[in-house]
Amino acid sequence: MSVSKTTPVAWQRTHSHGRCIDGAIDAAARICESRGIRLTPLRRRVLELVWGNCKPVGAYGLLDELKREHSSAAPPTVYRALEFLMEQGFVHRIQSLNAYVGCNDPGHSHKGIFLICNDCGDAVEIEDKGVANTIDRFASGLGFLLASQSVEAAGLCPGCQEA
Amino acid sequence: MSVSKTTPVAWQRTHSHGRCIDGAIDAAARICESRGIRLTPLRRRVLELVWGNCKPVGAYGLLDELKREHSSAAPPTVYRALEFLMEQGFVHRIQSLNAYVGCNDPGHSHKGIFLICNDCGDAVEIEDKGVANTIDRFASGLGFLLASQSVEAAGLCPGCQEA
DNA sequence: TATAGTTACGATATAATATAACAAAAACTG
DNA sequence: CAGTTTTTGTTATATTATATCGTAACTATA
Repeated sequence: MSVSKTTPVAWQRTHSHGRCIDGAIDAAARICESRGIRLTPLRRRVLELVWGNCKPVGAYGLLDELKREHSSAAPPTVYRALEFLMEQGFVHRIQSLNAYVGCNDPGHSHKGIFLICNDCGDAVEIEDKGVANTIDRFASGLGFLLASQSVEAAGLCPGCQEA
Repeated sequence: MSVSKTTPVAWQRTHSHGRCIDGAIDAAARICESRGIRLTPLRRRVLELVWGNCKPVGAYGLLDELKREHSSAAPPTVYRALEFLMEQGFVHRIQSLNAYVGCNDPGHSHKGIFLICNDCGDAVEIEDKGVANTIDRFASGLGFLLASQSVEAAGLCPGCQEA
């Protein structure tokens, strides 16, 4: 088991978030360059906004932020950017929240587990090969060709249990 | 690993579905009685409709069906029934599809895994304690109080791989 | 540096999913 | 039966996501 180090567990977070954002953007830029694809200003900005929120954020939340500086922004603007960012693995979608979070370890495929606090709304991504491998085995045992997987758990984070 | 027997793997399904529905309704009725809660005609009917579709079905799909026989049905009608059915564990929500399926093993809490075919849209629930236990361990290791979990994998079922 | 091909973005409309709020009816409880 | 709780009816609206089509920007190749 390993909780991601690049984005410490949110409810243990004591650092300022700025460096995380910068690092994530830089990493994305490098990956795009190596893949020959374009991290356009718009896509970069949406990625920054995703990271700027410390919690999973909805598409329309991002849209509101984006509109302040980019008056032409409309729903497709955000959804296209998110689609791109998810395809490239820079952003994950939290299915149970209809919300998006930055991936703290882009560049290599990893099947994360999300722990989502029902109270504060924060989500933490955990890396684990065990769960992913188990699912892989189930799938291949049934002749099912796996394309993606989503593992989400909800409950109360330590901080919110006290309150 | 065990694929549920009460609802055989969909892409291996050769039986008529009627008995599954009846069995699921009967089981739900018995559970409701034992819990002292009401499986009203409306709730029962929605549960039947969920089962009547062999695949995950959206709330508005259910609503269309329900309207045919129940002209006063509106979105809240269906959503309330689904909420009840999910609380009682008779129905699961497939987060990645915004759709609902009958639970083939209600009555005792079980953390299922869903394999979802991106082509035919069918979903199969698999029971597995391993994945659930792994997630439990992660959570308690972090002091996270787990309330629910959702494990969904998408890909191509055997039948749809050929086509 | 033209120019054809591709990719990305703008702009509008609408689809699909879900909930709020309050009134009316039905079912339970003493 | 009267009071209470639960369920359903009804209307309106919120939230999330896509379709479509036109325009602009970038890319590659000559």
